Amino acid sequence: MLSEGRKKNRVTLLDVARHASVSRATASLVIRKSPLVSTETRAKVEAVMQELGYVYNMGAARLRADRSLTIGVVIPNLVNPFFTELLAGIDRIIDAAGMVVILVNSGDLVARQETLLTRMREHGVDGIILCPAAETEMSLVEKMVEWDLPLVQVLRRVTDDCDYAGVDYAFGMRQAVDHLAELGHRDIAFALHGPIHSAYQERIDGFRDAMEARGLDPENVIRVPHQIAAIAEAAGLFTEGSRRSSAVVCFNDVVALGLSAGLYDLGISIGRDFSLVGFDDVADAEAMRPRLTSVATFPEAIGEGAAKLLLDRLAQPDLAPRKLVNAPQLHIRQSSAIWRGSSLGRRQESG
Amino acid sequence: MLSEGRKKNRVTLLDVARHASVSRATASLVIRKSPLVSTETRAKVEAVMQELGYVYNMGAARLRADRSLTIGVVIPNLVNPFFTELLAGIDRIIDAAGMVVILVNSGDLVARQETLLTRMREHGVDGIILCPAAETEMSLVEKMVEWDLPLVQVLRRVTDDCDYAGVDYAFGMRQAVDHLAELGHRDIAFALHGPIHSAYQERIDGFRDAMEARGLDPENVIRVPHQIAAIAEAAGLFTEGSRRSSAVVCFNDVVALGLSAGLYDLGISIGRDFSLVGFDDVADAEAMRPRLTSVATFPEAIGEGAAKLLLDRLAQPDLAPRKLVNAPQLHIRQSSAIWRGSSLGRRQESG
DNA sequence: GCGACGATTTAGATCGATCTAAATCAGTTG
DNA sequence: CAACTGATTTAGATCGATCTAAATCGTCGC
Repeated sequence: MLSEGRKKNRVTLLDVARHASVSRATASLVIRKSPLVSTETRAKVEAVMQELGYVYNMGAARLRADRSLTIGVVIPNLVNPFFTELLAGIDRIIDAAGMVVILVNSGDLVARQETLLTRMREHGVDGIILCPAAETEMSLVEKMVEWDLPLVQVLRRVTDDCDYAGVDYAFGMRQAVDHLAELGHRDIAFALHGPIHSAYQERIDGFRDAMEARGLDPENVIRVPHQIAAIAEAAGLFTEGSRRSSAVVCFNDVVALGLSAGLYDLGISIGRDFSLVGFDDVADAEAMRPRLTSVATFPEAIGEGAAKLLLDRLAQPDLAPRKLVNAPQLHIRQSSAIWRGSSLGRRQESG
Repeated sequence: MLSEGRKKNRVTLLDVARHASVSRATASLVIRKSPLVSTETRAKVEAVMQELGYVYNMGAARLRADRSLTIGVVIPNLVNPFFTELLAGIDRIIDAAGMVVILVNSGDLVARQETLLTRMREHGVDGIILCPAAETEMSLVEKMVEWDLPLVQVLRRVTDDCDYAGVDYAFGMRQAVDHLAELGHRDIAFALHGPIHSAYQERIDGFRDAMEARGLDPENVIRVPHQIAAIAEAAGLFTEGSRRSSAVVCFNDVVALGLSAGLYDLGISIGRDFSLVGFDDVADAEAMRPRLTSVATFPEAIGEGAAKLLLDRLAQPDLAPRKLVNAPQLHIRQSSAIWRGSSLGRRQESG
């Protein structure tokens, strides 16, 4: 009923053309702001479009012109604030280019990711920004190249034969470790969690290299649970047992927030008895008390970078693959402090 | 170059039909899983599609069938975790229905919202889920009804002539106020911020009604800044001056987080000297220390509800407008506690 | 053996814009 | 005044699927 109505009284380009006494082709040129039409004709046609309430039909245009002004964004997780900020950055650039974002959530599952990518392809997106799910095969990306579907990897990468926008995690880790080492800490742990992917690996490697460079133990790496409530319960891993730490570098701010809660529960004062450094510096970091020292990775800027890479590639498909690697920046606040000796009963080591 | 390639070797339904020695029409029926085709023909066609690597072209289908399997979601803010969870709920349902979400961010600006809605319409979305920007006119929604574009309002509403999925804010406020009153608090403030819209008004009204029902001052309503760092600085508004409160109900968890930080900075112990109740109960609430008492509004469930309303309406456009109003639920944790008298030097009142 | 009937299949028009190649027009030029 | 510009405009084919209405096929009853 309604849809019949919608269909019936839809005003098309042909209607516009007739009312303006020009051809469909001319009307089309007006829409596309071609310089070919004369100013008077343009004005006339535009007036008629206004008058009739003409609505451009992207779908029809897309079919003929093989372009949809639509891009697909695949992220593994919607509720992590990091991805949200990334998305905000992507949206800003894509929107400014007059395009829209089709958003899907892979849940970090490769099978699901594959389904979703096929669906985007069916929908005719012009390109895709993908944060590959953990364990994504290189062949996936190769397949997409074969499809001629412009692709930008973001935050994680599975191949170098394709654009990538991400973070220099190693540099971030070095800043975190150096900061703690300069405060006098020697027993520094790395707390990580989550699925394993390139960004995960780069952070571990970065931590180990930085520790080694300082002559500290690079193997003090501890996995914590994924759920934030469970992370809090795991705080004891760092403060009890034979291997106690006086400082922890966290995989991201979510881990930092969880450990912060857990240390609070254990009665340990962060920024006095224990130092904590987060990673990513999402908005909440500054709202924590004590304020969280964190390595800022500027997710919004990365999103913008990824979107720009994609727009460039759409304009010039033959460009060589490019990398955009952002330098992170340590923000020192209250959660990290000078080492005050074995206030936790930490065992003393020689050297 | 590449796009020529893409276009040239695209395999269409006609190719499939030829290879399978059937007509285009039959192949189309196979795709759409029509019961009209025989099992053998179906198998044959499907085999050919597989073999040729056929990719369905939604765009072409959409043009003819006037349906896009696409819905638009307009939200005012991407980085508020509340909206993110809402979005996750919407995505789950829409995805399960085989459709995709086109996401845009209005930034809570009416002008921008209007542009975006037009754009969605041009893109041919089948329907829209809209959280109206503050100060949205009723006429906007009426216009969309005129366009025959199925619409669901979510969280905020500007008219009753259109589906709506939201929260019973008044009930949530009553739970929060009752809880604090039962703990012995009498000087209870409401801390709010942000742009003014229906959800804002419903919360204020709910607070006032609940306070009045308890014989408490309904006018103790204080606006705090929008930026989270600035909220912290505003904490003194509740603890200093002539009008001191012993407990605060917050507009949402973001305000609660900010105030919590500010109170910490003032050396006030939350859950002992002062009680704080959040609103929304986003994931972070349980990670705060002390754990935040908060009124859970289940954003993900609301998102699911909104998406279901929209799917129903797509199926039956003539349905009367429906409302889905979720009952929120108070989660009592550590940030609210029994009133201990004037530990803040609170002035004593008679009655 | 013929018309009827249910089950399958199909030709051809159609959705609404874009593209190509050619037509039209006003103004110059020799 | 015919030929030649450059600037505008246009007819008609086209993108790839869907829809309508009609054709085909095998079988069954009489």
